[in-house]
Order: sequence, then C-alpha cells, then structure tokens
Amino acid sequence: MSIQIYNTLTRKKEPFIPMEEGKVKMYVCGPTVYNYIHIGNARPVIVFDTVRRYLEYRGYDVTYVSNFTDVDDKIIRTANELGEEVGELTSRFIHAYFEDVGALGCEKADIHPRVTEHITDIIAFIQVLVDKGFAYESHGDVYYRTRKFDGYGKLSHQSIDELKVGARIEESAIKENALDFALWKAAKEGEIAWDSPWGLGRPGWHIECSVMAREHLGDTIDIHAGGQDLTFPHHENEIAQSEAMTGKEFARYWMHNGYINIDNEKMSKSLGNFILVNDIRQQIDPQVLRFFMLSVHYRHPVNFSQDLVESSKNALERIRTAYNNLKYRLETSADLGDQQDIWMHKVNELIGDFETAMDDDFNTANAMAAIFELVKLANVYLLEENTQVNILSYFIETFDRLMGVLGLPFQSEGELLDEEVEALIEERLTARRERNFARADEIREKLKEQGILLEDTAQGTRWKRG
RNA sequence: GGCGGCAUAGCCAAGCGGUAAGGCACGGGUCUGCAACACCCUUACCACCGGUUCGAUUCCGGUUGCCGCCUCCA
Repeated sequence: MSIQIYNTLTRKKEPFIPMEEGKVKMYVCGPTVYNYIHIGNARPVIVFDTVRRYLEYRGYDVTYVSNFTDVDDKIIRTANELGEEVGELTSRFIHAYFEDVGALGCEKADIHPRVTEHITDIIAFIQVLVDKGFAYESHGDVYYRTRKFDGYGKLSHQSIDELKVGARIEESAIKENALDFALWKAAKEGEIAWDSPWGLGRPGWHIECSVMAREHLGDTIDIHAGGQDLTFPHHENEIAQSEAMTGKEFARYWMHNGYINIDNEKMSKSLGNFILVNDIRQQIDPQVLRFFMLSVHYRHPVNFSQDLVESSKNALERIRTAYNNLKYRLETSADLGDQQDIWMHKVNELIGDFETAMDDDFNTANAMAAIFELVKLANVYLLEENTQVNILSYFIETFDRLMGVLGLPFQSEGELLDEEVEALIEERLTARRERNFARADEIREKLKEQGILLEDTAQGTRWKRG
C-alpha cells in the first residue's frame, strides 16, 4: 500500500506517486519575517517537517524548499516604525525563526531561498508573463490578468464570477479586473526598491513562490504545502503564474494544514490573539508543544489551551518513562544474543500499525496510538522477571525510530548528579536498609525540592528530573 | 451570497456500513515500608429529524449549533 495524500486540488485522498521514483520535490510556504512566529505559524512547519521525515523513513530522497518573504508592505512598515533597515529587521527574525522551529524539533530545509536574492529571476519571470499576455503594466505596477488563465479557481474550487461577488476589493481604475493581482509594485518615495523594465519597485507577494519553487525544484513539483488560508488567493495565484509561464502543471499534490484556535477562534497576527513560540517555549517544553500539535490530524483545527498542553505533557511523559525504564533495565538483563521471539513479533505488528496510520494521509493521531500500544507492550514486558538485552534493545530501537519520525527524539539523561546529591541517595539507601523510613522519606522529600525524583524499583533506586 | 469544515465519554481525539482505537483526568484494585513507575478493572443511547440498507456513528436529505476561506494571514 502506498502513501495516500489528501490533495486539495482534487479534494480526495490519492496514492502518492512522485514524478521521479524515489525522489520527492517539496515546497512549503514560509513566513514573512517581520516578527517572531506564533504557534499558528509553527503548525505547518511542524506538520510538514513530519511529512518530510516520514517520506524519508519510507525511503524517499526528499528535496525540501521553504522560503522567507523578506520584503513586503508589513516588513517595510515595521522597519520604518522601528527605524531599522529592512535587511537588518529580516535577518534578525530569520535568525529567530531558526531558533524557534529548531527548538520545536524541525529540521532546516535543504534550501531556504529569500525573495531579495531572486529579484532578477522574478523580473525575468514577470517579463515572460507580460510577453505572453498574462500580465500588463499599469502606472508602474504589473498585474496578472486572471481572466486570461483558464484554470483560475481550480484549487479553491471557485469560479471567477463567484469570487468577484464575494470580493471586498473595490473595482480599481488601475486594474482591468478586480481579481487581478500585483506581480510588481511600483515603489513609493523612500521605499526599498529594485530597478525593472517597469521602473523602480518590488515584487508582489505571490510571484516569489512561483519563481523560487521553479528556480530550486523545476517547473513541476511533487508537493506544495502551506496553511489552509493560503489556498486562496496565494496558492491559486501561484498556479496561475507558474502554469501560464511554463504551460506545465505546477504542483501535483497540494497539502494544507488547519489552524490553531484559541478559545475556538483562529489565531492570527491580525486578530492579535497569538502566542509567540519564542515566549511559550520558555515556559513549556517545546517537545510537548510538538506532541500536542501532532496529536490532532493536520487538516483539522486544534484548539490551544493550557489544560490541553498539560495533558499532552503527561502523555509524553508516559512514553518517556517507558523508554527510560527499558534503558534502565538493560543493565540487569541477560544477553542471550540475537533471537526472534513473540515480543519482537508483537513490536513488528505495532510498527505496521504506525506505518498504516502514517500512510493514511499522515494520520499522526493514529500513529501515536500505535506508539502508546508499544508503551503498553513494553511496560508489560518489563513486568517479566527475566528480561533480555536483545528484546529490550529492539523496543528501544523501535521507540527511537518511530518517535524520530514524529520529530520527538528522546533526550539523553547523561547528566551527572553532584556529589552531595549522590551522597544523599547513598545515605537514603542505608537508611532504608536499616528500616529508618523517616530518614529515607526526609531525604526523598529534600531531593524532590531540588527537582530530583527518586524511584525504588526491584532493580534498585533510580532518579530522574521532574 | 458562493465554497468548505466540524459536532464521538469529564476533557482531548481516531474511526467513517457490521453495535466505538488511543491519551489525559476520575474511581476501585494489585505492587510498594510509604511513594513513584507500572499492571488490572470500571466509564459512550457517536448533535437532532427523516431516508437508503438485513444492518449506520459511518451513506443520502434536512434541522440546529460552531468555525474557516472568498481581504494581509500558517
């Protein structure tokens, strides 16, 4: 069974068959860098990072491109307000972006192109559209002639006429049609600008993705992804631009993630109800945040609240505990060499469940259910008096692989305790042996205040940070 | 007005024709010197009304409620 992907273009799940066997070309729309990203911005980054990881797990060679919009109205406005150069502002927030999504366990794209590095390509692209009659110059701007492109509306499944009815855009004297959109914007006094055949100006928003996707991945790409709200107009416009330019299909699979809501309302910069990743990751383990986001199917909305994050924290803790218990048990287990057995067979079944879930349009919620079944299985195995190294190792290896796909690797607990703490643990052991439980509890309480939790197991006393 | 989504236990969330996965929380039990971890047990008339079907949470029609896109937006 191949991977099934829900394609916005066809509104159906389709078997995923890349153009070139074993290779995937993937483009994900990135942020406009004039502020720290909020957790809503982080969702597509996490979701599609996970998609990428799973494709790689499945053996695909993925080329992943994600852009930065580093020039646009909001950037210019913010730079003016802060009295900062556009370039300074954007590099500051690009840096912050990498820190934020890095903390959330997202790998860097293979290529992170920036608009300002592609101005020449953008101008050349627009020129072709003008030459082909798909674009026209007006008052120093250049607009896309939406009427001319037959497929306009095919992604958002709207006809031009329907769109016009709903459009809150004023009919403009500058544009031929209200739905025409800017490819190139004439510069206003003092704005950052580049020279072009149409005078000083800068690119419109939509053109950059068409150009950069083509530049780095070619005329046709396998997967184009982004937030649901980009479907229209952004992605619709990209299709119009790219397909008019090349005469070829632009993207074969369109994937869109749902929003993050706060109190059942969309979180957005314009509504002002956003939570910055930069703030929240100081308070909440970023892995918990990632776990939380992946606990819901990517196309569904997810409501954010402290309570839900708290329950995610406990859930993740259960997985980590099982993993650590397996590792701990390694030291006191028999090494009988490699041998197959019933436990490993059950683990394999759960790996199969995990893959079935992920194959089904990256159903991370179900994939996690498989992981929890694995947790249960591991815990039951740990109930056995005599555990074996090769079975424990297989559990551990499986946890590492599957959690790796979700971008939730286990952090090593390699840190050492200071001597004082070690001494206290020793003292407590002695106290317990002498059945001086008052002293033992006192020590445990004391260490707890320092964030060190002690657990007495059949294999000895162990500690963990809590 | 056009297009679309959602409504499943206290909470979160899968499932989408054969009487409901998983997680969190709660309660009961086992284990433990006590804990912690863990294990076992318990917990659902699948928004409402019709229809199709031997059979519907799952398909169709309608109702209600919530949300989104059609404007910058992940």
